Amino acid sequence: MFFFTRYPSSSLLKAYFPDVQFNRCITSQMIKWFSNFREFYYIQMEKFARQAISDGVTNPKMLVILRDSELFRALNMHYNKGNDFEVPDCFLEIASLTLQEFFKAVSSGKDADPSWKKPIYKIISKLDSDIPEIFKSSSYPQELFRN
DNA sequence: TCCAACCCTG
DNA sequence: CAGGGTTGGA
Repeated sequence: MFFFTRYPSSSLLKAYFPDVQFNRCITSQMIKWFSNFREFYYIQMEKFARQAISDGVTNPKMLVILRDSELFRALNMHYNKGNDFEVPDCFLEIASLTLQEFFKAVSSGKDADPSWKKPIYKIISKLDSDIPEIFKSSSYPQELFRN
């Protein structure tokens, strides 16, 4: 689900998990999961962006995440260990864009500002996609999340 | 006062 | 991921 939505609202979560008996705890826990997911995501992005810079990359446009990318493997390993489903192209596009944003920010020295990541978070938070209905029709039970 | 989001840690 | 602490907005 994270491949489609990075910032799901509690109402969206409830809509996609009709079999879950939501209460304050369960809801905040799911919200917390996505918060953790985002942290991992952004940490990887920053890591690879800095690596690209040290590797001498100068054009952000060169930073496109493909299915055979190192970064893709890291992300897929984290969110889709068992390759339970195919990662959507929309995610690759947003991930690439995120990487480019980090690249531009770091290479222009904006990372000196304590809150330099905020602008990036704001951009990415507006790029959530709709989640396919299939996920709602219990085709994928609890595979959306795993422990 | 509540809570999503963030930061830091284990 | 889970915990615990902080924060800004409703």
